[in-house]
Amino acid sequence: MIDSRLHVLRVVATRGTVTAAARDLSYTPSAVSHQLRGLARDLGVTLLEPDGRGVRLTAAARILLERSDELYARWEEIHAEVAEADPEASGAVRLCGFSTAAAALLPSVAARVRLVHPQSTARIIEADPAECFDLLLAEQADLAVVIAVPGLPSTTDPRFEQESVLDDPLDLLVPADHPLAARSSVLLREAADESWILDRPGSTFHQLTQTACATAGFSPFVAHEAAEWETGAALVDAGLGVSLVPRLARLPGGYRITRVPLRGDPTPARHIRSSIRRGSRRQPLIATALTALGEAARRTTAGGPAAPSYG
Amino acid sequence: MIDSRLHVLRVVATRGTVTAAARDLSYTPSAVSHQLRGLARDLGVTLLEPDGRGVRLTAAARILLERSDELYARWEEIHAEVAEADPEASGAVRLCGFSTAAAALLPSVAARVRLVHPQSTARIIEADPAECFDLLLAEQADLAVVIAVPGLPSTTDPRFEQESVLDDPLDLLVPADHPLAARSSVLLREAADESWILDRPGSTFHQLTQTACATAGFSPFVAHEAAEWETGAALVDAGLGVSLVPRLARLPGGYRITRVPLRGDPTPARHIRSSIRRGSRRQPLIATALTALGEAARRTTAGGPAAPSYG
DNA sequence: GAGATCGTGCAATCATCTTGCATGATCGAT
DNA sequence: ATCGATCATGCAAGATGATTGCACGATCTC
Repeated sequence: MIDSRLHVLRVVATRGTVTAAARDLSYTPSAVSHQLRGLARDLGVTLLEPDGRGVRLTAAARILLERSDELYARWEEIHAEVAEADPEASGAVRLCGFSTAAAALLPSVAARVRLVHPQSTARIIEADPAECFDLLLAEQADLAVVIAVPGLPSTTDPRFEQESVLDDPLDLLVPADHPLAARSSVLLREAADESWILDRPGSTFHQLTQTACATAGFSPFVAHEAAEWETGAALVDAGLGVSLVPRLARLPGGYRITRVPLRGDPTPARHIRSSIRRGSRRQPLIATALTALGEAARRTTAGGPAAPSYG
Repeated sequence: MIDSRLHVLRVVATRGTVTAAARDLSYTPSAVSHQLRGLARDLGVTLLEPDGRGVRLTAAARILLERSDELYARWEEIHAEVAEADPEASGAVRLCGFSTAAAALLPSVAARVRLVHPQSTARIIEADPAECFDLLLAEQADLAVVIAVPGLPSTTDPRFEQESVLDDPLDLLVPADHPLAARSSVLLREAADESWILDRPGSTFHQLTQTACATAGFSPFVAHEAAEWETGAALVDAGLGVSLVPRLARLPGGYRITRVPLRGDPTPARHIRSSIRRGSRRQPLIATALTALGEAARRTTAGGPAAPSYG
């Protein structure tokens, strides 16, 4: 609704070069260059200046981006008001989230939306947290469920409205015959000397595990890398190490493994947040999805955001 | 910058039918229908409902239009801020106005803009007052100089910012040997029994003359209709009647005619207003043009808006 | 100084929108 | 009630604008 070239400019601003932005947007650098040239012409100002072999945003371009955040938010509010005024508004809501959320939370949200708004459709997109925010901005998704990890937009970012959904506690995954398997709960540092099975470096959960271990005062010895929970479970079953799994992650049966809840202060957990484009809260489909997300979170065995608790 | 389909919807709203809106926009009805269909699809709401053989806007569509006024104004403000941030902003400013303004006021405004902003261009478009507002909304003009006549958007219309520029007093045009020609000023009603030469019915100035005569307490006997000042002057010269001309209108020489200033309370005059899209006041080019317009008004022999005066 | 990376311009290609016409529906007048 | 006029919309063909692929000049790194 608002000129998409503003979004192109925004991506150029965050990525720093036209070429990188083009990659992100699935365009060619030539197309990006052309679009921004046209935008600058329409506005009558210079937006980009050559800077070495890259480009630099002018002051005018930075002001444009800063102010346009508010414009986008205002548009979302208008969209919400308009949708509220139409009793039989149809449309689609697109939910995105990291894998566990996509599996554990979003299906029931989608089902709820379909139930409340029969005219509508709900799509689920599995994506990394950072990618989720890009999807929101590109209007390719309307609601994101992400884990709080460093590098994400802050909760006060004017482009988004974010709120806590759930604290997903972490369990220690050990072989069934492991000394810690009989315990009802353990401190993370009790596993400091174990061999560890982590996700692939660079992944969200790898980072999360490292952070949790660092908080517990040690640095894990990484024996193996497993991208999927299933692989990790198999490796633990084989006695090759221990691992952390979030409570929400459902593990396949058939392995001789045990989940032992972690305790500590605070309890090691993934902080799961919802995020929407600022101003879109009142859109009927999104409002329903947010409510359903909260209910889905409350139904899980994991604790809620305010009072994380377990057994 | 903001989706042009909103403007299409707005024209449909004011004109009442898709076909009429298409005429105004120089589109085919099919194109208008398509655009609004796409807009409704993107928003997920119904915008138009069949109503007889025409269409009716839904409540959602009316809310959309109402709110979008503010969005447009906000965008103009952002545009202004961005342009201010660029010291060498280029661009074009397009000035529109009725014929006399186009001839008497706008050239010096355009010259001033070119002088202050050498990088920029200024275009002048001659258009009727009602048309001027359409040009503003369609972003085909940035500053309009119009006469206050019934049917124009009110001065509080959220889409525009309007202010008085000039009160252009009306003169009575009589043959040089007419009894009133020797007077330094006359009351309009002193010419009540004359034969009158008016502009074509439906034109702005025809309406203005009729209104002035009605205010003076008579209804003029219309002997002839002349669309151009030149034609009117020739008819007066030929002794076929009298006429009203605004002070700003320059008459060609060579006719044996006399302009006699009108007096009265209030002095019969055309109220000339400037109008811009709300929020665009601070755009450098527009700000310069507004200032230059005020100066040009002050330089005229006609009176200013606050203290209309003559001789 | 060589190689790599970057931004931009130009012609060819592709997608999207617009047009023209046909259809179904409604309103007004005879 | 019937005919003609007006209106909105769908579909295929055509036009307009955007994107691509490639080339060039400039810049940075080793």
